[in-house]
Amino acid sequence: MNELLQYIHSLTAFDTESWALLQPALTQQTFNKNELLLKEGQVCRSLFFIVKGYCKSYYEVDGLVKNTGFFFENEIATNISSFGSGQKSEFNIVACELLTVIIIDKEKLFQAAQQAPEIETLGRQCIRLFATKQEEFSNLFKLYTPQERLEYMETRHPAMLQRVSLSQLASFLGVARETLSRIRKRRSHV
Amino acid sequence: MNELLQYIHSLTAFDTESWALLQPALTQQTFNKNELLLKEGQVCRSLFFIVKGYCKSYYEVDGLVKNTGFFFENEIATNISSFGSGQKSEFNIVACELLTVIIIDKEKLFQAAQQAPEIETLGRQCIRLFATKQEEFSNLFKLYTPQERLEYMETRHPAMLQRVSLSQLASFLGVARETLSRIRKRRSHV
DNA sequence: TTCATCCTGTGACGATCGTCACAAAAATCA
DNA sequence: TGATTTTTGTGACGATCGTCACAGGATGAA
Repeated sequence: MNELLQYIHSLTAFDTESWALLQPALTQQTFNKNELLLKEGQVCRSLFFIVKGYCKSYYEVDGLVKNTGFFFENEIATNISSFGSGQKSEFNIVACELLTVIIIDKEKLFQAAQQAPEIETLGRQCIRLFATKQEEFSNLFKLYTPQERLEYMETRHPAMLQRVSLSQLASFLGVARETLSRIRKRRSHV
Repeated sequence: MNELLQYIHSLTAFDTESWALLQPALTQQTFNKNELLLKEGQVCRSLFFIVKGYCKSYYEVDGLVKNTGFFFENEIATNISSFGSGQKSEFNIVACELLTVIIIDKEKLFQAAQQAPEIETLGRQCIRLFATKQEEFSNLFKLYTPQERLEYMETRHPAMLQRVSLSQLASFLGVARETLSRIRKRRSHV
């Protein structure tokens, strides 16, 4: 739980009383590789704070897997749209390795937030971080070519490149696996 | 101001006391076409609630304009990243028509939020909507081809198509203006 | 109305991409 | 270790895209 507390402190002032109030909303859990945290069609009722390992969100379109996000240690994975609106999720979240998370239950989180404005603020900050990340990756596609997108990930998110395979990354960058291969080749032969 | 109040009621329970507390944070203002609401390099200290007209966010990369978002009536335009973190904005927001907005000042909003948890909740909901919108458009690029992206906009955001020119939309969809022209042509000759 | 500006369509051409296919390399597991 | 699976590289080929160029149409201001 210590990782979560540090994460919270990095986002907002938080006293021991708020931390105590938050406890009922928290459950630690592990997922095996390829195990689903959230399944398409379900309503997302949790935030998943990642202690160890990583997971990804993906759509299945015409039987094909399309990765839309990767989430690593000290980040929160969730379907912000489903979590906020209560509507069914259109995508899945799956563990890519053995994964340890702290599950934050929505209903109990809201109950705690009513008793401590610090918790409400925390919730707002979490969503803000999430929105910022979405914005960053959304703009990748509008501003850059596939090659520039790869270079952006290499310079700005090197840790991700080291843990995610080329095939997985290709889907996330919206190009074919072979394209990333060829971009590498083109660059090395300059 | 009535439009804003309706918008707020659609997001959260809000009593007259909270509404009164919020007033000092609000200023109505108009912008002429091509006038900037937010300039690259500035820190974004406002939420812009759009009463009438529309605006867009855009980057300037190598002297070229790249549109990243369009914002219409009863939506909030802002740079969520800059607004939240206090860092300089990397993009501009500009009025595309004569624009009437209610400017919500960040500092005064936070002061009001400390006195009424309803306002804190409102802020969280606004950010949530913003994140949801970002997520939607971010996934457009990972899931669909240019033709499918255009079709998505036509079916899910027809109002936007009616108000934004093809050239402007092309930039937003991450393709050349001519490509959208040809997609239209290809479809009509089936 | 007239002029200037903006927007859209279209042809040509080279570059890049997606797909299919297969081989090599790396990782995983028994 | 050896076998199996996963991942990556690469060639071929057709489709699509970006760029450049120019023409016509729409829009708006004088």
